[in-house]
Amino acid sequence: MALVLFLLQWLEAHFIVFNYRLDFFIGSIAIVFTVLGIWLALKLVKPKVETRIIEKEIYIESTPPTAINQTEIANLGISKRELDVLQLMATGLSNEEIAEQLFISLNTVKTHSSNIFLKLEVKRRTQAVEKAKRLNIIN
Amino acid sequence: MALVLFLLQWLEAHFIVFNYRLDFFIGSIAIVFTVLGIWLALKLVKPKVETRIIEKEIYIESTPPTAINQTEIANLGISKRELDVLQLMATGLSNEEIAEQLFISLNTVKTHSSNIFLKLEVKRRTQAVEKAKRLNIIN
DNA sequence: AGCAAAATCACCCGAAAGTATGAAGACAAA
DNA sequence: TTTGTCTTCATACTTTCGGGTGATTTTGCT
Repeated sequence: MALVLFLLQWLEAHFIVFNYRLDFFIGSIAIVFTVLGIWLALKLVKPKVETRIIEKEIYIESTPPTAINQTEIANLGISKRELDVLQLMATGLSNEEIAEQLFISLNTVKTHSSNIFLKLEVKRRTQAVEKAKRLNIIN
Repeated sequence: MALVLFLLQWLEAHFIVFNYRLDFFIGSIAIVFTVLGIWLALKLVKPKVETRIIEKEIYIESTPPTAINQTEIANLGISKRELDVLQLMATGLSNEEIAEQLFISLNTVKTHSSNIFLKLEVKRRTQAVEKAKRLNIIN
């Protein structure tokens, strides 16, 4: 602002020189301040950012020698007992049968399977088994 | 530009009125064109494009080229439609969702799955999927 | 055309699965 | 010791599955 005021003073002081060329003078003012405006805008306004999201498809071959993916299990936060249930689930056993196998109650199996579904982000046991096999959580 | 020139003409035509207030006049010009500059900058500057690449993992069924066992399907007497249901069942869909996929009613899906269980000699859908995959009826 | 298998759908009912919530003991880590 | 996770179990409720039965329509084949 101080700079601008000084500039105005200077321009006025030299006005007589340019008096016979008022058009040119005003045009200069206009151009100078247009440039100033542009500069201000560019300098002070946050740059527009247009985010363009590109999904890059990465094909992952599930390891042929079907090694159980311990990392994935840890990532998903699946506990030992939940893994037990998941394993039996994959063989097609009912919750009741799983309970008998593991010597725990039906309710406990239900709790475990609910937690499994949450962690695997699925809705049904069939999906859980499908995803678990795909991720090599079970074999 | 034409607009700007016209504006200048108009301003000059009214110059006498503002003559005794040159400071004010110049200041006005300055402000107007500063604003014009700002507007131009905001309007014309291309937004920065920020490209964000998101890696989307796609898992590939790396199961060896196990050919689907048509003989087994025939032996078990599984029909085309039943195979359709079985296939969708293996992806973890509910009967309701299968019905939507195949444009048939829920009851029909139930009938098909019941028949599948009979022919595969299993009690549950999870077992059906497990056995079907084992027999290479589906992939 | 006529028959048989396949496909479609409906209704009922019980079983199984799944959700929500709460709670208590075990055990390891902070 | 406290904190947090895991495991266990329960109760109540909703949803989905599966079995049984019967019926109509389509379709393929002779």
